[in-house]
Amino acid sequence: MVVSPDIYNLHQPMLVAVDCIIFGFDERGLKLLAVKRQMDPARGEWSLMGGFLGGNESLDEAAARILHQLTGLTGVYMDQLYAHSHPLRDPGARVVSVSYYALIKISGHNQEQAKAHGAEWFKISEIPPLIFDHNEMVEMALQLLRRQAKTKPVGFELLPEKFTLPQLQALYEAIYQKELDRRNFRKNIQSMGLLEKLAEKDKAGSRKGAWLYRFNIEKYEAFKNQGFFFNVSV
Amino acid sequence: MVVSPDIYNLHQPMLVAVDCIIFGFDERGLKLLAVKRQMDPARGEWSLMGGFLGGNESLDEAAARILHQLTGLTGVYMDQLYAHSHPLRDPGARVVSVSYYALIKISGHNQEQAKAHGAEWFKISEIPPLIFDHNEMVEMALQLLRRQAKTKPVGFELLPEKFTLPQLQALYEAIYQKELDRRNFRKNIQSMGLLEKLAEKDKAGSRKGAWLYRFNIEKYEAFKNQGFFFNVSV
DNA sequence: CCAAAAGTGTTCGCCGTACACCCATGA
DNA sequence: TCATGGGTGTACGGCGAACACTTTTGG
Repeated sequence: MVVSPDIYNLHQPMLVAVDCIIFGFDERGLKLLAVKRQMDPARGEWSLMGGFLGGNESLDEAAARILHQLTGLTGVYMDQLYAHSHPLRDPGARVVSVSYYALIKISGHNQEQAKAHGAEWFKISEIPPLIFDHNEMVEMALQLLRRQAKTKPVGFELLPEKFTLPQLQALYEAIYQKELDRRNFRKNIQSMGLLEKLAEKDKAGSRKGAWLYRFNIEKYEAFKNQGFFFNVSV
Repeated sequence: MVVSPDIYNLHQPMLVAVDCIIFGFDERGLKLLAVKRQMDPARGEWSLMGGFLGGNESLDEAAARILHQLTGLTGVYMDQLYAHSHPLRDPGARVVSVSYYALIKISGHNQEQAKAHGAEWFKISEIPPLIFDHNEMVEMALQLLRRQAKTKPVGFELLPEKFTLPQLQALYEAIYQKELDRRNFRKNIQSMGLLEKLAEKDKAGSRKGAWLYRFNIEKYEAFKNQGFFFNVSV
């Protein structure tokens, strides 16, 4: 494929992996999707979904491929997080792993496919010990999520298409582990003009029922490109 | 060194590189340190200082080693930026490069050593075309610098030990490419209690002379760990 | 009729922002 | 003495934060 000048040959090639920190959200809170590892070493332990970078793909492509393998989803919101490189981090070989974080709608993914990989959702507060440095990766991903929740409309990625304001507020409360004032929250969110009120109510959460909303996708895209400030104070 | 279960052998190892985006600051503005590349391909073109990740080091260690090779400095402020992975990004081989950004005091580095590597400082606004995807890396590093300047006392890393408030303000103006109000700037900075006024003036910039300050290192460390908000509005 | 969650406005204090004049000095 | 950059205080507006009562409806 390419010339390989001598200088390149003096150095040690190594495996490059991608690990995905997959977050979801439902009525019971913010959750992480982990899998039972199906290879040695550490077979049978809990792990992030991962894989190796192929010779003809970028890391973004690899991350999307790996997420798709597990969930059947495409076009998911993903961000590169960090390159983890301790020489002994993977006892099986010298592997540099680049972590990606993904936000998915729990209800939208292919559950059989996930189950076939031994995947399970864990509440953020109840994440089991994971292999290697995967718990660290999750911790970093949570920090990034908290940062991004202030400047990007992450709710768009984690909630179903139609959602209620109490749900949206619960999402922010789960991300920040902090109760928010209902009136201030509504004022802030609604002042952005991102939400469209629908003519339906969701009666699942209460007798009275809460109005359903959806995001206005054009405004969302405009915000995403122009930089952005999501007005939720924490 | 380690067992290599079969699964690992099915995947293609590749080179992992580190490239350093080195920023400095002097009276003429914010600057980038670039080198004339001394190997094929692209020998003789401008490039970031880089090198390959060794078998027994982490990326942080490699970045520190590479920075030290060029500048003689140790203990420098560095942050991992991004893993660049387009399959064809380096025409010499399949190389994933992890970029690091570094903030150094221009006056403190070993200038002969830098010259021996063909290094030169470029004003941020006059950066020449660099090899591969290095210009992109610089662009990302600038964005990170701008983000961090709001939440971390980056001035501490870029200014000499003793500096004046006009210098500090010029640094922020260079980072944000925006003029700041002198009175508001001073109020904000001084309200943080990070600065110690010295009994000397610097007469280099004006006839009247400006008071010299230094950072209070204990308060700086406390801030750095506890999270932080540098009150400069942009 | 009552429990449980949804919905709604106002007040206050602080912080960010705008703005203009005097000071010290070397040439 | 004057040109140049350094140093200082105040007033206003808007935003974040705190806070309590009414509405709906299924059981």
